[in-house]
Amino acid sequence: MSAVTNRRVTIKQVAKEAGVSTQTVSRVVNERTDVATETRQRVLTVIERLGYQPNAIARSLIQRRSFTLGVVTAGLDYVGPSRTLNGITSNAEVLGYTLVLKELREFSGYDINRILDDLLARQVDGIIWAVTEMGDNRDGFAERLSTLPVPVVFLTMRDRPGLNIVTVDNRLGGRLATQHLLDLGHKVIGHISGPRDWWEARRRKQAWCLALDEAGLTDGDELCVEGNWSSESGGQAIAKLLGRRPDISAVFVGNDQMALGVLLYAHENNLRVPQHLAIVGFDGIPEAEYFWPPLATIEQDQHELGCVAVSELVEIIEARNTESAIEEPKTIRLQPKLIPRASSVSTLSNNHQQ
Amino acid sequence: MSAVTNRRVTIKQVAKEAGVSTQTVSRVVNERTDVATETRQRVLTVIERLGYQPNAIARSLIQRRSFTLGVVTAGLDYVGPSRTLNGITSNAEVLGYTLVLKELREFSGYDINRILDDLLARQVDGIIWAVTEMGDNRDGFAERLSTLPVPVVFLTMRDRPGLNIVTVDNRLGGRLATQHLLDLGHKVIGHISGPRDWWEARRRKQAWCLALDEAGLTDGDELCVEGNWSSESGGQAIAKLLGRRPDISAVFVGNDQMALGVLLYAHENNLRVPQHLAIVGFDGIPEAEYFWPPLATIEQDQHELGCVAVSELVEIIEARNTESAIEEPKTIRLQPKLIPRASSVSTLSNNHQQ
DNA sequence: ATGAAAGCGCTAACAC
DNA sequence: GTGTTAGCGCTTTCAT
Repeated sequence: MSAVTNRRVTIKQVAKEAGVSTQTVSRVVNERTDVATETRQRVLTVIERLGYQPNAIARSLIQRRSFTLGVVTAGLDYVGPSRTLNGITSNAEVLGYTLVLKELREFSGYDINRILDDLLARQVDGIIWAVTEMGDNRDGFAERLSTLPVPVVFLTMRDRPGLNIVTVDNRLGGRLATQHLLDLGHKVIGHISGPRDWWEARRRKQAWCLALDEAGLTDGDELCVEGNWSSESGGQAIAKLLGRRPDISAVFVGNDQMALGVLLYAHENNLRVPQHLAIVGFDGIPEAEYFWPPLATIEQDQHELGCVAVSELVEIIEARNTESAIEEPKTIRLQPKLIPRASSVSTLSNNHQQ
Repeated sequence: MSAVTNRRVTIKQVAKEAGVSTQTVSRVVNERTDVATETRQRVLTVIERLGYQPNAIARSLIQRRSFTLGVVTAGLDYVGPSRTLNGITSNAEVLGYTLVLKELREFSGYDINRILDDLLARQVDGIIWAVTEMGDNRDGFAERLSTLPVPVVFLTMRDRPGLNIVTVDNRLGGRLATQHLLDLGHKVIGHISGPRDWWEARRRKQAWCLALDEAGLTDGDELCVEGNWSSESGGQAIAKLLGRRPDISAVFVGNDQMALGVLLYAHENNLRVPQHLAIVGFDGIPEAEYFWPPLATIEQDQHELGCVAVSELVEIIEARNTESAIEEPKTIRLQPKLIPRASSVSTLSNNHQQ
């Protein structure tokens, strides 16, 4: 059934055993039609007997095509990035590509060129840059990108002409959250944002600002405190916020973890949610549904994000190969959606606060 | 600075430009000492100018060594597996190996041989099988393993002679949790287990059984209900358990998500935690600290699990290469630890629930 | 210190 | 239908 030796079986050995040329074996393996049925059968038998397995590396070398995608990620110990990777792996599998994975230790401050060179040395057919935009971690791409021999798809970053980008629409998410609270009748709505050097955090905050503006409720920066995505920072932020403005009746929190910190603060201070403080988070982590009370949130489909990125990248790769006109780079924006739950809407009496 | 063409630069072009043989370029690239300083300088200049990048694939082909590790994982959308992958990536980076990643859609029922063949075709130097043991998903390895040309390290599975295994000691974890509750004076301690076809779930349950036995508190299976790791199943399980045995005063829950479901049930039914029901979870997810009340749990270092797996695998690979005696396969067991919090010990919390 | 030749395992291109 | 030749980009071996 399978090989008995530890040395890998090559096409030559198969050819010799079957009494044909390596070419013929190659044809059989690649399911070409121009092989006599009888010959094919004989070769297949030998392949089976020796446990022959074509060497994908040798194949890549001559075909200048590895059917391999490079994936650069960061923060796999967080829910978002790992779900995205999940989407990437499943779609890559479907489309017949293997993944080479690089994880950055930090979200910024690394050497982009080293990473790219590493991936390119391995002859990947394309690259998915799945690290979220923050600080200046997109600098240095501009110069390099034009000379790259393979296409790159970026995840979660702001529009830049000439780049392929797939991202969740954070503006829309922030608007949905804020509008939801406005619709519930809240007049003083605070915001706990993620770190300001994160692009996603800024977009969510902007949307909150804008929605308040439009409702004629502008209050300046007094109503916003910056957290660092952690539950701990969420608790600290809400304390600060309520210290400043005790009249806050609702808060849009930049992610579910910080919202969890807000919930804990509320419990410890006998603040009833949502009667005294309505809360909407962001992300849609599975646990949120079981928080006490269950947390209203903006759900973003990070799995889908990864899937779409792979589809896009593969499409570009195949287009290049068939010499068809190169597509214009574009930005794809996925739509998050509001999940109302008991932390925003009192379940006992509809839309009732206080 | 970097290449101007889209065609990748080869060693030949560099050689030609520098007026030397490809040999010499190879020597320079591989930092051999037997090159005249002057020649080296000239070659380096050309390399820089053309943006030459050695083709790792061609190198692998001739060296029969890819410096690549195959990683097979499943359930990346869960915290555990993604943290483990996080550990794997970081240590692989340190040790100079690139990762080829395969994610299985299911935890069992796939074709092991297809996955292995795929990885082997890509000439990986070793494989980390990071899929947790469940059902019969370890069947089919036995026959295949002996003929594999590369070593394999398995994660999270029971002892099997002849295999390299790295795992968290679930027995110890279960014991720590149960003993903690016993020490607090509880006499009727329930258990909500993970699905019985998961090896980890069975071990945790066994440890709970054993600890009760030793304390002379055996109650048979009446005190255990099986969940499916989800928060929802945790809520259902505790309802069932308390329906059967209202005298239960403490419960050891198989993971933190299910424990969250138990907490929600407690809130909804005005059960005070830990006064009416003490709870200990398992995993140590970061959110647990901010649950209400904060959840006592057994922390397992899944990141470390991945790190150790890589170290082991690389050690085996290098040992084989230097022809030194092949090490005996062994099992490495990492120790989880108890994190007591307000869900088990009331003195840690000065607040009341509403 | 440097180069020439051979070959890793495979397939493209062309013969017959 | 099938075999022969050549070569992908690199390193190994052996000359010089």
